[in-house]
Amino acid sequence: MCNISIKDILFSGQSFLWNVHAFDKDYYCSIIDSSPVFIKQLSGNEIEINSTRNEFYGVPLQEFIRTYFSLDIDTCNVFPETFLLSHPELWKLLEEYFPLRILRQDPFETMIMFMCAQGIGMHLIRKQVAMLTENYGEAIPVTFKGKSLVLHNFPTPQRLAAADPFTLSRCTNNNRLRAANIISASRRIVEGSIDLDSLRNKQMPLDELRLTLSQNSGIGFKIADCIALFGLGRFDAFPIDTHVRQYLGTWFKSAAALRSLSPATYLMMDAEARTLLNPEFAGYAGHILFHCWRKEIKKLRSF
DNA sequence: CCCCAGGCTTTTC
DNA sequence: GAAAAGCATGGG
Repeated sequence: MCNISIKDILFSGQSFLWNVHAFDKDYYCSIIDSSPVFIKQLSGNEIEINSTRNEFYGVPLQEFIRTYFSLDIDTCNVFPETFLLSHPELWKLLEEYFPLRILRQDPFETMIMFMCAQGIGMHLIRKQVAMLTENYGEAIPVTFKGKSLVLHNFPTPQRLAAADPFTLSRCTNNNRLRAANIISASRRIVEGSIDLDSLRNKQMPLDELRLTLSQNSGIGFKIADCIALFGLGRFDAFPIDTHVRQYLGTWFKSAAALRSLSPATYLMMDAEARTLLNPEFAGYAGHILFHCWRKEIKKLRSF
């Protein structure tokens, strides 16, 4: 399936819902569609999928996995051929990261996860998401490899919508505004004033999708693009955070990346990226660049 | 002590 | 309009 470790895919900062299995460190585990899924890296390029179910969301397991790991995408098309000619040295550094996969995750879970990701390190984001699931998610008893433990579903919109802001803020790094924003967005999901399924319509222009999502308090351009890329399968969405801004400046000599960050400069960098990358897969390529930048240049090993 | 972390909102010029 | 401050905590 991949020349890259499954850990790089699950822990590259696109999901905060996968964890090392509490009783067997060889397995990664997450609750998907209310059931546990276990994944183990085998020798070579093989992975072992362990689940008691043969369907998820009404889709046969193999087909679901194929979609979830975006195995339908030919990663050879992610970077344009001109990229090799214009950036040969960078291409060498990137090559081993080409097999990285973008996960097609649940849009609501993605929205809440990335609303937790504002100006703090990934370990704190992971901590917030874990606390949200433990405190507001449904308990799910799991038995695996002879061991039993209680995991938690991701909280439903209804549950988060009904939460008390101060209580919830314990799960959002004690940030009350973030807690209030998460509750507010969850309420809008319940009411139907945000319809994430309708935003899956690929006909909707990216600008319109980004503006729609960023209407919600607590969601700016960057988080809107993360929701689009990781939760709505919009591989053209290109989230620009502090790391992306850094590599745009360093690797691509972006002038906009050197200016102070604002909505205007965000859109300038977005436009620049689309001239460097295949616009259809700008975000897909962007995540490969992001992960490579963090590991190879910033030397970040633990997420 | 400082600055930086997958930013956004609010305030101030 | 753009720029700065405030939010919150952990790690280097």
